[in-house]
Amino acid sequence: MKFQLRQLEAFRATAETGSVTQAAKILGVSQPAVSRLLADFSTAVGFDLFVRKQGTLTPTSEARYMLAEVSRVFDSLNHLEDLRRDLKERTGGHMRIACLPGFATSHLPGVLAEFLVERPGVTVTLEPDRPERILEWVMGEQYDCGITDGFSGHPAIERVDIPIRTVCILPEGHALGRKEVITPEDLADEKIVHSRRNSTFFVQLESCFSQRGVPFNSWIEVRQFTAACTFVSQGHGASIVSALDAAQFEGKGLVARPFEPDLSHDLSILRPITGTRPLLVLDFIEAFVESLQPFIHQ
Amino acid sequence: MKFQLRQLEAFRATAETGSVTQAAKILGVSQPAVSRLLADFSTAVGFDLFVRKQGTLTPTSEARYMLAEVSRVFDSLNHLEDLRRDLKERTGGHMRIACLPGFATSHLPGVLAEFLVERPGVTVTLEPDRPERILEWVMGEQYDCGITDGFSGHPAIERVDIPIRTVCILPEGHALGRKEVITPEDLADEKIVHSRRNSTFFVQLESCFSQRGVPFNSWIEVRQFTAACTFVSQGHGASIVSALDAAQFEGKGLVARPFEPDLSHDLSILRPITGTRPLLVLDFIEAFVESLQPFIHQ
DNA sequence: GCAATCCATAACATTATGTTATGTAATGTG
DNA sequence: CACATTACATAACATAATGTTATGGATTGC
Repeated sequence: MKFQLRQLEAFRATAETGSVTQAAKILGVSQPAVSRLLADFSTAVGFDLFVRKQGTLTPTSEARYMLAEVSRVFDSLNHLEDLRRDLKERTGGHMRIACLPGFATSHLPGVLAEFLVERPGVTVTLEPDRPERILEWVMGEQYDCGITDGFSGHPAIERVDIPIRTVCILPEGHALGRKEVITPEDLADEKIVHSRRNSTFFVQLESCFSQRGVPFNSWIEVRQFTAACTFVSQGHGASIVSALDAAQFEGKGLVARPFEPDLSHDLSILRPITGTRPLLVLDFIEAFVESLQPFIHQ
Repeated sequence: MKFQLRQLEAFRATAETGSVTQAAKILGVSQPAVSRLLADFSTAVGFDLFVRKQGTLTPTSEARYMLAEVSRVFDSLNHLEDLRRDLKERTGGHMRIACLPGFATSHLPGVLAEFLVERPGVTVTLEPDRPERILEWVMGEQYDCGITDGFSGHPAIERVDIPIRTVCILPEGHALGRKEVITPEDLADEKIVHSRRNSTFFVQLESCFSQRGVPFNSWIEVRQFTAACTFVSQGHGASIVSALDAAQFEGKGLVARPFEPDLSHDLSILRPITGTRPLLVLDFIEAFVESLQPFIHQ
């Protein structure tokens, strides 16, 4: 048989109150409406649910068995409503984020924690990995979004690019620390810790030096700006890194100064073109982008 | 929000097939009917459930979360339908039967077993006790029905009386075993095992003897006919018991012969006047009465 | 004995869900 | 590349479920 929710509501209210009149009040309809719903329901189930005794209705024992099961139906509907509300208010669900390794231990956790505190029903998978893997996962929709850098584009990916300011970092107490702005000329005699040679950022940086006829003293190539920061904070070399990473090391063995010319390091937030647009994930991306405002390159 | 089952059905069918047209076929309605139900549902929940891609609908991630919970709703409705069917076909439910102690170990278990084999969803509480307790429990609706004897009536109880034939039982090989019918005169020199002196049946039995001027040689008073049967089957005395109990001992150390005058022993099936009339219990009572037909006193 | 209360039913109204018809967009095929 | 086919959305109308008020019968309370 095909149940009608309204009939189940009328049945439950009547069985629990022992009164059609009370049930009508609870359901916000007239008494004859409940009477009709009950009669229709009894016909549909194929047996009596109530007997009339001393003017009022008494549930049959069959009705009592049904009531327990009907209550479970409403329990499951209540769970559905809870989920609906969580989804509508974006306070529930799961999102999978792939990011560069440095992100999993620096700026991102703080942003995520703040985001999640306001959304008790939300859970997250945060997976650090190489840019190639991030791209692969996002394209295959194994992850809802990826946070990477140096992204050159892909037809299956939609992106949000965020140009992050870069700064020159020097060991604390370094003579150049007295200058307000560092130029390539200033670094002519310094050993440079820099990102991968084939990265977009590196090409731009080296170009600055060569355009000005200043030698670029390559010392150590690193994969992550955080590694460069670690070297410099231990008193070795100089580096041009994103202000985001530098901020994590502020007051920890290094100083940061604006670098001229003013380069930006492009972060990219990736989303698959295919697949859906989970509102929750869009909310998170917005929050993440907002958290980067202090580091935005003008 | 207030869910509509039909909308949930349309949603689930569409999410599972990926097609409004397929969902319409599954639900047995036209395609625009499903389209409308989905639109109404999406408006009601407050977020998009499907996106149109390459001409067909793709569930959003919110929809996928909802689908799991909607499936649970339908699971609970399926359980409700199973219960409804069991109750309608009286193949499910629970009944509580109070009976005289002898019944719990004799005729009744066989009848119950046969009744329950055909009704896998039915469970039973079978509680043996004294007639006074049986009456009390049934009146208080702690038990659905009681099987007792010598019941003199009560305003709060409705009853079905079943007169059971009685027979004279003698140890196997007894000289009187050669007779077709036993009379009080035949028992003038026999020790009699009999029921409680204050029971209706005993009064009737003793009256038979005294009316004929035959001495009644009282030997042992017992509470249950089964106890009397046990004594006689071990070669001691004679007794007049219900044919029901005697049948259990047939070929086990005793023989049974009709007793003249023809007395009956009244069993009573009790039901509370108040409370409901569980169809299952009424079915059982009918089956039980039917099982007693071979022992009915004409 | 009458008033109040509870429930069932009738007649009519409203809303949810159904239909057919039609339009738009995307895909497949010759 | 043009046309046929398929999928989905919307309009207009029809049907069924659920709502209303009015009313009657039965029971209870004063």
